[in-house]
Amino acid sequence: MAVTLRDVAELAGVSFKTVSNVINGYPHIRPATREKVERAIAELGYKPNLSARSLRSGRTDTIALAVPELNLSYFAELASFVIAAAEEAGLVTLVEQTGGDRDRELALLQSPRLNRTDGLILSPLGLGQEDAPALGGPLPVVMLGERTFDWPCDHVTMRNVEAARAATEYLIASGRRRIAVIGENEAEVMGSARLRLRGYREALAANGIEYDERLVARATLWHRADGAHAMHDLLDRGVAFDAVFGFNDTLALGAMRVLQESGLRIPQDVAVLGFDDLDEAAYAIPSLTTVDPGREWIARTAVETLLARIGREGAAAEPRTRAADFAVIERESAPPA
Amino acid sequence: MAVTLRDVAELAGVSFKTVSNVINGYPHIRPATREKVERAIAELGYKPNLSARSLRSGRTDTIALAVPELNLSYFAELASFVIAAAEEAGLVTLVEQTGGDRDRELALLQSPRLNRTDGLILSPLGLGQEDAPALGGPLPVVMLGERTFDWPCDHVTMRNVEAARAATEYLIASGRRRIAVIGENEAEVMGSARLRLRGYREALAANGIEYDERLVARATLWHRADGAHAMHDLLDRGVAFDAVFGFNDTLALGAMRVLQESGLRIPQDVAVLGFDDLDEAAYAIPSLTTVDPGREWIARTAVETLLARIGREGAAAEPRTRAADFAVIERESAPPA
DNA sequence: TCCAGAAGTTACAACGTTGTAGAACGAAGG
DNA sequence: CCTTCGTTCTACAACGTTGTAACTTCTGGA
Repeated sequence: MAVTLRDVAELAGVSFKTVSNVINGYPHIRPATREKVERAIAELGYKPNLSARSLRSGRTDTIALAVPELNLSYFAELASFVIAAAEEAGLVTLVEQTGGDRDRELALLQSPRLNRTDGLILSPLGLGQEDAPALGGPLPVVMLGERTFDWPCDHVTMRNVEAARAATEYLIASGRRRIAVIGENEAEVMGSARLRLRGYREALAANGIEYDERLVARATLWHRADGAHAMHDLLDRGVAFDAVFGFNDTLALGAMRVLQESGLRIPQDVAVLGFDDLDEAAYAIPSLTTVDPGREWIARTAVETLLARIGREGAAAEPRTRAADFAVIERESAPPA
Repeated sequence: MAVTLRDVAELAGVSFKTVSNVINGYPHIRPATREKVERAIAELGYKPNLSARSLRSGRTDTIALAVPELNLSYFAELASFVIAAAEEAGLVTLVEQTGGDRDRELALLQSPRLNRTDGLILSPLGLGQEDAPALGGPLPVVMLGERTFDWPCDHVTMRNVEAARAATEYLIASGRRRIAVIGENEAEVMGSARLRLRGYREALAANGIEYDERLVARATLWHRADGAHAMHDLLDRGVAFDAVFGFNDTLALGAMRVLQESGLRIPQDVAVLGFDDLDEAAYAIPSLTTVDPGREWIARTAVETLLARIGREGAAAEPRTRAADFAVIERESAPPA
């Protein structure tokens, strides 16, 4: 059925190993031979069987990317960058959705699927310190997200704490004092929610503002609906606030919707600030002031780091952590001071 | 390094083929033997080498999904559904981005990458009738999008024309007469833009409203920025309109932003209607009236169709086209009559 | 008791590729 | 003219799995 090296070899009148050598760029081949072979390849439309190649060589030229959900814009945009960066490096990307569930994340790490893969870029939500052994396998793993645990793998992270602190200080500098936050999730041992909350508290402390628990609204998932729901909670509770910091843009946008429905003006009555700088943040009404966490850099760096780890010599190197630069993007929902 | 069938067989004290038989559910195996083998598998943590399995069996249990860009919310949500449906069927999904570019779509179809795949779900933008031969290969392909060409493969589609017509008629029924559209793209031979435009024109014709070219705004890409840009165009041109039909939600949301900036009230001055029913449509201010094209059904059906085609007997069957049901989702940006 | 057939297990041969080792060839040096 | 050495090509043996076919071992019926 399919054309193999042997078929090409026969047509070109050489041994099939010579064809293999041509394909793999083996240097000692006469130009005439190479040309004969290439002509035969073109004529037959030969395509190497990648399963056979992987079996023999151990390389798959495939990476896996595991994110909680692809329909969260943040992860969609991240995936888009990762796939593009992988493609540039000649790799294809297998996308898995974990739902942010620890069991599914663990199952994935054990899964035979991954042996058709050279490495994994994982954006974990559920894993904890006790899962370190699961990461000790032979498969190179690059974690996205703060190095909150001592895992034996590379990390590429955003500066959650610093960025949340900077965002909060930005609000404080613009004169806000009662700053609500949306997105806290105590179930997460040490995920973004915890870190961003910490940054928020640091900023308050540094500015002599007391931390008020009533201003903290929970949201286990970070969809729009969760942001809307959390904002309803805040309003129902009747606590006064003059700003809202959503732990991601989606939450902030959902919250903004509810604020406007209830007649509050943004930013006059309440300033709103998000986190992620999604495409849609710029087009919301009002446009959303937010934190650009350096998504593209993170994606490119993750692929690069994984690639380095895959290379023979990289396997032994010490785990490395690299953090992206962030920036507060000033827009209408929270104008600068 | 890795554990193989042989290692398991040795520990269990059987031939390695018996282990293979256990794994593949071969029926004639004594319970005692099966148990011995399973214990050995568990003890050694054996995982089958999927490359070897593919090489031998020809199956890869992997499908490819190719979309223009994953950071367009529509495709992100679609991909999310496809990956989930594939996962349920025990398949992993390889995601490719084509940029909607004909050359890249063609290159993908020729690519050896796909031979590590059992089939492809393709959301094409650039391909035309002349590319039919490229689809005649041995790889099963399911096309997403209207069957506008006579391609030798299955199609799973949304009812672009009917849905656009229904959407336009919805606007007409609510009293609008000067309905602008955003998203036309004459470069596309027969893509969604053309089809939705046709539905729009059919609705106008059916209601005795004359088609006015000045109400048509182009947008080659369908990002937010393109919708904003197109709306600027319309406003600059100075044509009067009392409604806007964006060919997708993203365009509509971008347009809505510009409308509001320029002081027009939605829906009092201008009604806005989108297409796709993205998550964000419900949380925009005002919430966006839109068309739900049946994305989840499309994703599930695409996987199902591909699976049927992959099965031995399915290969010969006639190409099939299946269309999703749609619905106009009434929200604030364009209230019902 | 023997035989037929089913149940349970195994041996062998692929699948298509690449790594290793070495053979054949030609050119250069003695 | 023979040797040596680099260049160019080839033969062989894996990689880990599954399909085929055959070989044992049981079971039940005559």
